[in-house]
Amino acid sequence: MTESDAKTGSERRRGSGVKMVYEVLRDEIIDLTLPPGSPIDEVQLAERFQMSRTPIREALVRLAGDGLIDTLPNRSTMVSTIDFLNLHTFFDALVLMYRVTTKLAAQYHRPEDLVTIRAYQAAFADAAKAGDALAMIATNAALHAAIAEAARNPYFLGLFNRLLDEGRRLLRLYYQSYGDRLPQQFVDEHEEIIAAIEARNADEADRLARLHAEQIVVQIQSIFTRTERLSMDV
Amino acid sequence: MTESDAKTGSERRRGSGVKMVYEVLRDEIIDLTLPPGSPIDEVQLAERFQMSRTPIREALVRLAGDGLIDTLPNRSTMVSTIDFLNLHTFFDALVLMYRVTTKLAAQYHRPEDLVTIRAYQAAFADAAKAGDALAMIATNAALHAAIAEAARNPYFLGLFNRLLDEGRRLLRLYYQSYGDRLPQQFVDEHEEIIAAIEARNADEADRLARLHAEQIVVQIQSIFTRTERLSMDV
DNA sequence: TGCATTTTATTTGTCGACAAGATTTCGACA
DNA sequence: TGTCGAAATCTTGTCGACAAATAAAATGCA
Repeated sequence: MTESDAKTGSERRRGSGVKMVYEVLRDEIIDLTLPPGSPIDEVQLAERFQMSRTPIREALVRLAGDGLIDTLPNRSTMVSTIDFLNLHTFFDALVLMYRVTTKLAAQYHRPEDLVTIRAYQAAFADAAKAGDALAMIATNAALHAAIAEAARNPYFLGLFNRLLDEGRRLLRLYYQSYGDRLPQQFVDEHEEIIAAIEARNADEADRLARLHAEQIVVQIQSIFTRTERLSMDV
Repeated sequence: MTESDAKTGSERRRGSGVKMVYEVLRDEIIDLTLPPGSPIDEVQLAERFQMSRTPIREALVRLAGDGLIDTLPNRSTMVSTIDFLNLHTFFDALVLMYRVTTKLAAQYHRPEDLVTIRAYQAAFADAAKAGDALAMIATNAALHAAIAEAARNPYFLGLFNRLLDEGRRLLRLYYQSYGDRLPQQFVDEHEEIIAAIEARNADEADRLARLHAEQIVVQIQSIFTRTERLSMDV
């Protein structure tokens, strides 16, 4: 937060400003550098990125469209809070998107998709071996996003990416508790899923994705029940 | 297009400008007043709505987020085209959202939801009886959006509303062919679905929604095969 | 001291203008 | 007459400034 993002000296290309601001803020929201509820000040961001408020505002409008920030008209704007009371709706959507993207990937994937997928799976396995929970969260999301890309359905992909972003925020909140015996199980489940996709076995891919997703949901829920006495005032 | 939307004389409230522009353009895109591929000119819109380009641009950014317009950086922006080559991805998503929102509505609806749902069903029945295809398209979307509201899942609701909007554009393209014997069948199917929701029979609601959705998809596809020799250059 | 009201200050929404990028028009030359 | 390149035009992206709406502070009054 204290360091400057200003591109001192070098001229930016026209139109790259909003994209950069959007991506930087998006990353900071997802990795909780900007925790839920953080106030978003336009002039402060304008100073930080060394540009006028106009491109800043455009980036904020896009982030609001993604549901990552909430805007109170004429009042303040802040990073979206996490609605713990309705987490089940999130889990419902997440499980279904896990299933449908995996199933469709089994049907529509192309050979080159598997290269990308396997690369993320390897990265996930490394993170699991190293016990790096933050890397596991990021690579797990990237892996499933890659599978969703192979499913070739832009509608499901859009919703799924949004859910994966929200899931990353959720897991970061409690990543301390995320290093049990389960990582190796997740690696194995990923292997099975990828094998089913490669074999173009849609039903098996669906079945495995469902088990995997429900496994993850249970894991997240157990984290919450274990830590529910801690700070829920987010 | 020729008439003016300018609120001559009356002062607009601060912040209402973007909302109004967004909603007006959204409606015009959905009902094909602005057909796919139409160029969007910011200064022209600024003149039409009697405001500066800034709020116009904000509305356009939001519309782009909804996928209703496409923006070529530093170049033109236009109403999104309809991708006929990948319609199956749209149908896949539409059927699944029909199913899941109906099923969840059976589980989570409240008594007041049924009032709204039945009101739209009555409007749909009237439109079907009158043979008003345009009204049928609009009220059918409103009915299913109301069911999705009762499902109380914001993630599914967001995707579903987007799909319903796209479906309305699709049907308007060919609404001339939409007045066969099927309307009464749709009315009956709606009745069955609503009954299943009221009975909180989730499995039956899912089954009926699936049949209903696939019925509609087949109907749309048959329209396309009948008219495929006509203008596909949209 | 406590509450209501006015005043100040902060932040957002809007505006008009300018500049960069891209398209089109025009003209030179083969 | 056709093609390439330069000038003009048009559209978008960005800027600094102003105004409205809200929040905070200060003042008056009981």
